[in-house]
Amino acid sequence: MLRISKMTDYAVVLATHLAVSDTPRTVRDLAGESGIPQPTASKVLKLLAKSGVVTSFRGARGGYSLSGRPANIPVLDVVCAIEGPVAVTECSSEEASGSCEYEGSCEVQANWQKINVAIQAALHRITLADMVRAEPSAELVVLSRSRQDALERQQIAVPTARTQEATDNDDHRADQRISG
Amino acid sequence: MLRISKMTDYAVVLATHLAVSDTPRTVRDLAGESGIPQPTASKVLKLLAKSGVVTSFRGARGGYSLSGRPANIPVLDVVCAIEGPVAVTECSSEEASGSCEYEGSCEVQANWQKINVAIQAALHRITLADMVRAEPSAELVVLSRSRQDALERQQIAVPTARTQEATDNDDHRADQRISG
DNA sequence: AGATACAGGACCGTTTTAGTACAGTTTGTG
DNA sequence: CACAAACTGTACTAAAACGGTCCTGTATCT
Repeated sequence: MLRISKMTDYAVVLATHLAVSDTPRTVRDLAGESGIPQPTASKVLKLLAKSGVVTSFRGARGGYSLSGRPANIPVLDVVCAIEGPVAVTECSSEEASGSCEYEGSCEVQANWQKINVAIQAALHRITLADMVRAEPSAELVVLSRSRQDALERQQIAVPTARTQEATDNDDHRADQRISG
Repeated sequence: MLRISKMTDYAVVLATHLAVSDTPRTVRDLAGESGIPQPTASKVLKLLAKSGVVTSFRGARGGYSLSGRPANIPVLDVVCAIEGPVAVTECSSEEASGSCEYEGSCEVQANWQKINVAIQAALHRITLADMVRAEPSAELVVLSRSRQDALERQQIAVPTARTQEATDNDDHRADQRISG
């Protein structure tokens, strides 16, 4: 869920590489050591520079360096640099006139903002400094609980024990694959 | 940033509609009152049923109803029902062999999980019951601060006052449009 | 039996994404 | 000064994902 684009992933990788050296690095170096194709790395770094996360130095002996201390740069900035400031739902981005006169839908839309805030807060707390120290936490399996909840819900569903054919999804989705 | 697909948006809308009535509703009804095209609504509801968020009743007088109390169904379940359990980064989904032998990248990848957990925790806290009561909170503007942080960072960047041409992005991205 | 309604795919046009390429500009160096 | 090294900006393309529709099958109620 909540797919973050590959470009954004690259951006975090590149920013992390910049975080561990204080002299400017060239695109070629960064691309080489991160395994990201050079033109693509260039594109990503250009975006990062445009939004001020990194600073660019042109000309011979130029390159990119972080615009600040890694501990002061939240991952949110990196993400926003690539994906733009668009919100989670579409109708919250434009004037949202016309299509959203269904009040039932739009009261939901108002609450998407709550979710939006929560997610962005989470991304704001984590900084690039946190990203460099790799600590593979073991409590990641928590994620897959939600699936289990769904199954437990099956038992206590509506009292009328009618068909309940939704129970047939035994484990053809056991590829939870979070532990990565 | 973090675009949630329109399908997922639909799913939350539909689930919210189901949350306010305890008798099963047909696709036609739900589609009609939510403004979602009927075939699309059907597709979404099928997915929700498959992952157990809603329960389906076939045949005449059939329909869909929530599989549990709205307060017990986190939005995370709805989102996962549509988008699947894939993680934020791509290389954390497969076995991630082969492409990820760059240790610099992969230590970052390990930390993406941290972000993943944070986001999913946020989505887990909010339930369908929260989505029903529409309370347009006014403190949403917090989001756009991150942009401002970036600008402030420009001032204190690397001490060597070289080119700093990244400062030229005055406000051609002032369309922060979060207030919705 | 017939109408109602969900299930499960197949299908298709459009948009987005990822990646590449190229011409231009800035800056250090010989 | 000329050249090379690097970034800047824009345009372009192939592939994948997304949004949406439709059709056939099956279950259930009347």
